[in-house]
Amino acid sequence: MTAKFQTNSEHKPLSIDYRPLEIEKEIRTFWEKNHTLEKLMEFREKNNIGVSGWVEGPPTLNGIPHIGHARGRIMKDLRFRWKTMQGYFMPFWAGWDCQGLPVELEVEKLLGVRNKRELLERVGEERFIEECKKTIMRYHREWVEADRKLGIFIDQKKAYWTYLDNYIEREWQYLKRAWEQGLLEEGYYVVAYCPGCQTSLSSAEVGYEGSYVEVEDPSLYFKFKVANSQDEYFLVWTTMPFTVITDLMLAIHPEAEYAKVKVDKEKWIMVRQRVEPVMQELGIEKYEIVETIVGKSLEGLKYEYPFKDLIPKQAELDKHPLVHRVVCEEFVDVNTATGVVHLSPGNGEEDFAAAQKRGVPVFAPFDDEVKFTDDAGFFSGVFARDADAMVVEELRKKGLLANVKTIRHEYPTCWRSHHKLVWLARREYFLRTDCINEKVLKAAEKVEYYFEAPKNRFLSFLKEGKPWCISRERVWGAPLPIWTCEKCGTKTLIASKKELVEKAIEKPPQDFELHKPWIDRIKIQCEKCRGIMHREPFVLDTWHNSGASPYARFTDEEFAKYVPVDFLTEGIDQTRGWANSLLLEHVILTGKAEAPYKAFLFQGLTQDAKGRKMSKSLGNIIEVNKLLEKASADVCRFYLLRKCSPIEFMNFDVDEMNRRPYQVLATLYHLNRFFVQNAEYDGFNPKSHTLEWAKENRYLKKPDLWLLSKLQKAISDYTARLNSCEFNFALAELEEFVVEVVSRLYVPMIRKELWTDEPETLNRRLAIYACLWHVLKNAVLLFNPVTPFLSEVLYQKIYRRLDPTLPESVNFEKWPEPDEKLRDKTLEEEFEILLECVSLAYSARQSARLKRRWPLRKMLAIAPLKTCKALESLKEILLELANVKEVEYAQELPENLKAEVDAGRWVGASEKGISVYLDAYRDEGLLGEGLMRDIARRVQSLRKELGYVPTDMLDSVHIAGLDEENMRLLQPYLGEMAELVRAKKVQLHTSLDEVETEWYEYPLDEKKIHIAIS
RNA sequence: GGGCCGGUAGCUCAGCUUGGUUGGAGCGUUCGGCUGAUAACCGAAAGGUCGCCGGUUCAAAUCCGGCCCGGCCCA
Repeated sequence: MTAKFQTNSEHKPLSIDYRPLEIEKEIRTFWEKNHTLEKLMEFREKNNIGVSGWVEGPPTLNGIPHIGHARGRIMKDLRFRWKTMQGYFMPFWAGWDCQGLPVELEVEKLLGVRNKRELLERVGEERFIEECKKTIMRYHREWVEADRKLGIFIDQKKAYWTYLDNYIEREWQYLKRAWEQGLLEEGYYVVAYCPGCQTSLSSAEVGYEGSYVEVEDPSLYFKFKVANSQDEYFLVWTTMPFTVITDLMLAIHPEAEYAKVKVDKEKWIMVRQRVEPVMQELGIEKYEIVETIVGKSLEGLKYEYPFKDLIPKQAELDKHPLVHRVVCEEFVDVNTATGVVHLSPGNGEEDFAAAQKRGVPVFAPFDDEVKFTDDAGFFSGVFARDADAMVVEELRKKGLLANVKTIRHEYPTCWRSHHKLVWLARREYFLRTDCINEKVLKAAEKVEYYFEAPKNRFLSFLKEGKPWCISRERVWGAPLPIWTCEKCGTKTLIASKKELVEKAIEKPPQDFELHKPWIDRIKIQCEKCRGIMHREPFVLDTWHNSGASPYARFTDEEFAKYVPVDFLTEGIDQTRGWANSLLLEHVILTGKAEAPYKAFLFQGLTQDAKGRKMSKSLGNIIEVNKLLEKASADVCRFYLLRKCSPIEFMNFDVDEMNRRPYQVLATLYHLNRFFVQNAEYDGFNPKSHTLEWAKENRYLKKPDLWLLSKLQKAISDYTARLNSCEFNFALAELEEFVVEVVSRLYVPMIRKELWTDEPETLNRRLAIYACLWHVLKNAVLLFNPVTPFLSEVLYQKIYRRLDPTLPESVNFEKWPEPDEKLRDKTLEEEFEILLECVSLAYSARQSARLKRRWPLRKMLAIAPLKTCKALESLKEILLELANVKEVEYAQELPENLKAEVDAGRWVGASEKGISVYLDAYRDEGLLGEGLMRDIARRVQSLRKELGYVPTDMLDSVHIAGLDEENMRLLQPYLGEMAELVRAKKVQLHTSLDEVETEWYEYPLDEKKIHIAIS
């Protein structure tokens, strides 16, 4: 048998132990050499039962793939292999996100520049872009290698790249549609801005670790006089006095109770519940609440803006009917400060939104260095934060200052230059997604999310319905294709390279591409006034870039076929990212209330073993490529999917991975080896010894029928769990089937039948192989989406070798479907009872220290009639597993036995209404047989140790060291023992000198025996 | 500060929707057993204030309210 293995083929035989790393290396080569993926794609494109649309959520090429990425990619690959086996064609093609701030920052670090200005001066746009391209290519190699190691069957050759001209052109089609619908417009937007780096920061950057630090700021209480009043004032608090310069409104909470507090001759208005603490803070002891009113009633009240004399522009704005008035806003926090909030739409996001909502203009007189412009009058030329002191002084002069101190508080700073950030409104371009919010929501509600929590999170985020600022003042990005006339201000949108070249005043050079700086050099002529039009210098938000993938990565024909795609999955962090941008852009493009995906699974993020976020500073990032140099991809895949629900945060622990998950896969491996070793020895032929053959000839027995029934259940439960994305439960089902049902229960039931060469029982053995072939092959198929390497190696080296007519890779196989004809629930219930009973027998043996391999005379099962009948129907297996000679049943313990039980003659155990008693008395026959099996076990162990394979026939087995009594007991069983240990004869010796051989010593029940083999 | 998610054995997780006999599984530990497919497996033991407090109820891990801790997102 072993010889047959070795001479068979170019491939190595299955090793005795499960060595996943070797298997995976071999299978990777096998797939590459045979072009398995290409053939599979081609095959399914032509032969399918439908398409399952899909588009890759492109990883940003600014970092090395870590275990969290692996988790997501494994879920995608699971989907692909599973759907492919079900007969669908899925365009599982790669894609890469290449542009945007993350890539720029990576390159800036590499080039050692500190900010944008330095970058442009020292490096220049052209060289910078070359470096960006080099960088993404460097990371790309890492990602492809990680995919290869993980066994991700994604088509790398059909990958899309978000920076290529053809992609950008198709992305522009979204903007064109928005432009046509009036959804794309210029406007102001409040961004976090770093005065040092002179660039806006993404919200992600603001949230970076360590960006919030404790800083000192003024804590200023001041007064705004109510217009046309004698002595009424609003009391306001701020930590950023400079924002008084851009103040346009006061906000109060509509439902809260406000108080007019008499302080000296003045009345101060503030929220009722804060009167005492604020007065205490201001050190005012003499005050009196003279009136209380609900917030709402203050709405529309005009207040006197104090700096009209210093800032002419503010005096002008003051004439606006809505400026310098009180508004109601839910966001006002009545638990801090005075419950009266001054609003500067030019310096705050909520302030800005409040202004937008009401059509109040925005006053943001800042230049790129965050110095006030001439519009700020008296404050012109002063850096914003330096104006704080001036504002305080001016307020003091006007008698409006109530109190000023300094406080220490947490405030966001730039993660690179550590400057305090400033929020300010800048000129940007928007997609007016707020105008299509209803459609967007309707579209989002139709999507399947599998789990409630991420669904609610996504929907509640979408409900905010904010306009989407898509412009960025950066370099490496898809350019905004809008040109503005320098003379008349007309804007035009150009949505293709061809059109652009046609309209260019000067034709661009050969190497022209749709990026800065080249595209900025193209000027076109204004159709209205013949003036020169310049491109708006912005690039697009990188989320717009990747959100365009459903249209941009396909051709028109493919787009029609695959979009909306069936299924997507990305990390929960994509709620505001890709999931959102895909949806918004698709609704804009199609004008329909339709998402570009029918289902979206949000994954939880992956943390380290201690539950900490993986970060560079902690140094706890687990890189896929490094991990898989020493760890198995199959084990890793199984672990990532098995450990917890896909939506949960997962703590990844390498040690944990190498324990249970390894064992489960090892069990599957060894079961298959066990099967093929025995089957080949008996000349099993899967073509003729089929399940049908076995059934027709009635060779199948109850354990086989039970196993087949359990398989049907496993197939349907597993598939149902995959359908609902409960991968962890799916694999728990599969694990239980392999480890419990097949390995622990079925194999022991049939092992004895296989442990013989007798020709008259050959057909029965072949029937068992037919059953195992069917069950294990199905298990291999079910495992394929999770452990593709293991499934492929078993498929090739067992199933395809025994049946060369099988398809060339396991991936071409059909997904198993449950066969109701093979399901027998009654039989499953009977086995439940049987197994419970056997387990009780083991428990009883334990208490009387009766080894399991010692046969006993009788078992007595006390249970309800129905249970007894079930046991009787499985009597043969019961006797075998319990290792007893006979069994009797009763509903109650017979009177005459009670005394014997008390005397210890019978030992018992009971649970779930079943009691099992075993006759503990062993006569000479039982003692002898037990002894024989004790010794046989040690002989088997020695055989293995000495390197004999199971089928080798030994000449002679020698046993020495037994006392006379034991030799007498053992004598009648020597023949049976010879058969059991595959020896021609077994000889007993009284002394070691009787035969010239190498003796091995074994302990046996406090004594020693000696065994030799020849 | 707001929203969402989580807190059950040493570890990893079920159970909670629909309250009900002593709250489960796997891993780990200890003792014993079994094993010619298996780095497996079986039996037993140790190990739990089911985050805390209160409420509803004959009865709460489960339903309700409040609080504490951790995580994420948003301010």
